[in-house]
Amino acid sequence: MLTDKFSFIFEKELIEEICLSGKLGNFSAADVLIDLGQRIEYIPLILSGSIKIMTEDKEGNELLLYYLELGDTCAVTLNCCSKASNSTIRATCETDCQLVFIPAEKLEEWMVSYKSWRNFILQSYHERLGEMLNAVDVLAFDNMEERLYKYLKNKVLVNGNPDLQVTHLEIANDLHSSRVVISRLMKKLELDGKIRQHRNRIEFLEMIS
DNA sequence: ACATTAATTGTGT
DNA sequence: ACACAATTAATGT
Repeated sequence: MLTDKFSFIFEKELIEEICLSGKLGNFSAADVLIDLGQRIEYIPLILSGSIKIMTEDKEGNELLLYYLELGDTCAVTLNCCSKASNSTIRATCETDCQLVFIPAEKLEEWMVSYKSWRNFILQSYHERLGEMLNAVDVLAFDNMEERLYKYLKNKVLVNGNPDLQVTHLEIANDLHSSRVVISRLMKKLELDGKIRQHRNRIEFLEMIS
C-alpha cells in the first residue's frame, strides 16, 4: 500500500525498507503529534490528510508556519533530528490523517545508501525553504486583510473543502493576531462577498482550482 | 418545547 | 486593547 503512493519517487528496495522499519499511525483531527521541546525520534511521512506546523513564543502566542500533505515530510523535524535536538515546533492534525514514522537513525543510513531518499530530503528542504521565504514576505509586507484572505484560501486548499470549521479566535492564534481584528476583517470579507460566515463555520466562496 | 448556560461574534470607546 | 452587548449552539428538564 505504500507502493502506490511512493513508487514514483522511491525505488522498491527503499519502499521495502520503509515497510520494515516504519511504524504506521492513524490519527484524527486535532490530535497533537509533536509538541514543543519534545525529543524527536521519528520522521513523519504523510500518507493522507494534512498536518499543521506551528511555533509558539514565550507569551504563548502561536504562529502558523505551514501545512504538510501527502508525500511531504517535515523539514524542521529533519533538522532537529540530525542535530539530536528537541522540537522547536508543534504539529497537530488538521484533518484525520495516516502517516508512517521512520526512526531517526534510518535517516542518515538511507541518505548514504539510497539516492532517491537523498533527493527526497533535499527536495523537501528546497520546497519548504521557498514556502517559508514566501511566508516571511507576506508577514512583513502584507496587511492583515491580505494575510487573512491567503490564510483562508490556503486552508480551503489543504482541507479540500470550502466549508471551514474554525472560530475567529483560532484564526487569530494562527495568524498571531487578536480575535477582534479578525472579526472586523471577516465582516469586511463577508460584505465583499468573498465569504459567508456562520457560527463555527465559514464558507469560502469563489473556489479556484 | 422551553429555560439556562457557555461560547462565539459584533461594536463602541 | 478592553469591556460589554448580541447572537447562537449545547444541554438539561
